[in-house]
Amino acid sequence: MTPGIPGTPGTPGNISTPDTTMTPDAPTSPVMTNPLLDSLTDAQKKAVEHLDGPLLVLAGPGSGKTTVVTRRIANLIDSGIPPWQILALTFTNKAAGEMRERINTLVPENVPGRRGLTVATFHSFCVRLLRNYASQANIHERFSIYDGADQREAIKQSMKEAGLSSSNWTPASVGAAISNAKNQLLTAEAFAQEASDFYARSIAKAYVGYERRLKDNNALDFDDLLMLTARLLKNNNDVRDELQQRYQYLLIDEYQDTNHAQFVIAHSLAASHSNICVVGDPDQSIYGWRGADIRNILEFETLYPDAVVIPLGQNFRSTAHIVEIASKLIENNTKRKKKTLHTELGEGEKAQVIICQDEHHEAKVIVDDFKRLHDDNDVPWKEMAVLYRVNSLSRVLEEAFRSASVPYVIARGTAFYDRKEIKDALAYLRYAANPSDEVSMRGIINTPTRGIGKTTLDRIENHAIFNPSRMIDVLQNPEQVEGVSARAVGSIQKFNTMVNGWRVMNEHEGMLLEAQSGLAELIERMIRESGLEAMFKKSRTEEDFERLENLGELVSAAADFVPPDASDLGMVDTEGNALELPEPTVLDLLSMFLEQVALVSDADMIDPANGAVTLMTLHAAKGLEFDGIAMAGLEQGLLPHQRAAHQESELEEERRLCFVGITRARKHLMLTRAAVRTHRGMRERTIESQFLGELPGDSIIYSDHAGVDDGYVYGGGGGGSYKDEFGPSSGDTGSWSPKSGSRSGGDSEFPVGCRVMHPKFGLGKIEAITRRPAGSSAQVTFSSVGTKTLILEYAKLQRVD
DNA sequence: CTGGTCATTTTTTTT
DNA sequence: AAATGACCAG
Repeated sequence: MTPGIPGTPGTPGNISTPDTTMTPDAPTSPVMTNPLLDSLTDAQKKAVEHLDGPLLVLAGPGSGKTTVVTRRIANLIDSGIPPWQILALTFTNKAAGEMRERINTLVPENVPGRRGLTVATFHSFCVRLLRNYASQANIHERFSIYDGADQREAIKQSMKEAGLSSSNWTPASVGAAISNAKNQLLTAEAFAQEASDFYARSIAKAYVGYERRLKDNNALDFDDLLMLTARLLKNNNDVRDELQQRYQYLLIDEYQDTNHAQFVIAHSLAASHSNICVVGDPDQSIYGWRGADIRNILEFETLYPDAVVIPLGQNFRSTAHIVEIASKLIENNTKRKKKTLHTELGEGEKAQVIICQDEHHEAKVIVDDFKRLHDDNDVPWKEMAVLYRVNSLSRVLEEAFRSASVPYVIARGTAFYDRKEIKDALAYLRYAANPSDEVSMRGIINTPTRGIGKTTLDRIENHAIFNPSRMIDVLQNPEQVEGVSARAVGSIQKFNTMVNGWRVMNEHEGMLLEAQSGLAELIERMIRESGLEAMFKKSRTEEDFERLENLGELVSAAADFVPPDASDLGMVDTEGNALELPEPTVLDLLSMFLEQVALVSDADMIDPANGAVTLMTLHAAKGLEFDGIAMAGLEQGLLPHQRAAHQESELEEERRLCFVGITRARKHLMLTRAAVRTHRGMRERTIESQFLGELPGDSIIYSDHAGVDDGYVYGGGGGGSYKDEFGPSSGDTGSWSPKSGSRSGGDSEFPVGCRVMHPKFGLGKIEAITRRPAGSSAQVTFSSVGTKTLILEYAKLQRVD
């Protein structure tokens, strides 16, 4: 199955209050009661009616935050504020899309200036500003945006250059340090000046080199987008004045997750008018690790002493037991403003806490419970989700859902773009769009292999160091480099000609071609000419076929790509009319396409329209709600995560994460843990999460299935010999297999004797199956390579009978 | 230069 | 268990 590509964001999300379809009366009719205030609590009304000045909305989970925020914007417009003076900033595209959507239902399209209303993510807003004010920000207009992997590459290179032995430093730790510095608006130079100890000096060297590299490559990383915008607003009075003038009313969503750079951006914009409304919940602050500063929200009132503060405590989402569990849990955090939550939705069910034997059992328990909810309680699949702390837990769950034929989707937005073939294709495109992008060039100059190997690249790099120049420029005249074979020179020239062909296509045909089809055409041509297509067509394995399909998906995504409307970008005149912009060329379109691709997040991928259970991390679940939630892996080291266990503040963030998970549930909540879990190939006994012990016993039903027989026998299979080093459930080897009467056929899809196809070894016959709790294996005789032992879970066997 | 084998490392969350 | 990286034979 091929995963979809994120379409344009903006799908309607879950709605937490009953009345969202209503629209305000026509502006002409004198209304005594404002329909925007219908069926709101007093606190909600107060927030919606607030016009000028700083406003802090402390919105607990399920408190109708989005309703309040969207109605407040509608109300601002109703009371005469031109929409183009309003700026709303969110964290994810999905949140922005949802907000836009809901404002659309409240404010008619024909309101003057309506289309100039800006609702954007922090990052996309920053990209826009940086392109518009490129010269003031001292950057090139058309920059590449580096994702984590590119960033890692660039950091690796600069570490090598700075002489940091990679045994003492990992690119990840250096990257984290650099990221922190950027969040604090510390440039490489400033960081180097402050660096006093050996550790900081070493980081500083890498930081300086990394920055130079980015500059040379005409690239920005995610942190740069925020840092450069913040610095621009801080240092350039003209730009700041202009933008303050333009955006008279600000709204910041999920304010508890803003970092220092975002803080500076928000308050620079608000400085002249203080019309800033921030919405958030300190108890849901879960991004401290990436620089989010919870003090931003805790100290808002200090910054704006005249701020109006409105707590929204009533929960319209969850039933009482769930709210009770969440409240009791979060009360264990000491560094916290006390806040009470209540609901009027009735008592509801208690939550189930289930101890399972191992992760496969856990997955089975969750799937069975969801089936029960679906079959007996009429809960649709899409109203259920499984949440976990780390992505690695998704595999086993995924398998369980698949084998039970329950439809599911994994919210992993980056998954598609993380595929090798897609990353390669994007690297080609980025290099075509940005000829300075060395990281992208390195990624694809020899993919597929075209005789430009490591030695050649090393020689070119050396040459670039010796006669100071950039590798990318040396590449233009490969013949000048000592020691590069004539053959390699020819390959390089061919490569250059190919890429230039695409760039010329951009420049000259851009205005002639229908740009829209031109983009897809360019990508198709690139896939063909680069040899990517031929590389996957050659072999006829299922894997390579899928890769080809994925490349096709990329082309369709480009064909479907709708560039953001100029007015949605806030490019409007003072009347709120969209500015007349020149028709975008293919190159412009390509840049916008790449930009959109760079800024998709996991959460953006969740499509409420599909009828499937959602599997996602706790982080990705923020802001969502479901009838039924299962949280897996409530174990020490996993839910308070290992790396957070040592510091109290980090432990509290883990607890907030757990709180976020619990409060996603409307009616049904299940928390599970496995007594034994396989981690990095090792089966280990687990310790119950301390958070389970903090839950109120009156609101949960606790059942321990770790040792008992509950419908599954643990044993049977032949010959498996993994050691059971654990207590009571001793001695058995074998697999989970349903006892008599259970569904889904019991035995394997690969009976002994059946014929199978393996992507690499070809046709074979199953000789024996060895069942194990973690990864059953099969002995298969192939005509090509003889008998092999394969792990069924990983070998992509297909039955061909 | 390529494609294989062997050893080492992985240890969170994400715009 | 799997991904990456180093090394080597062809």
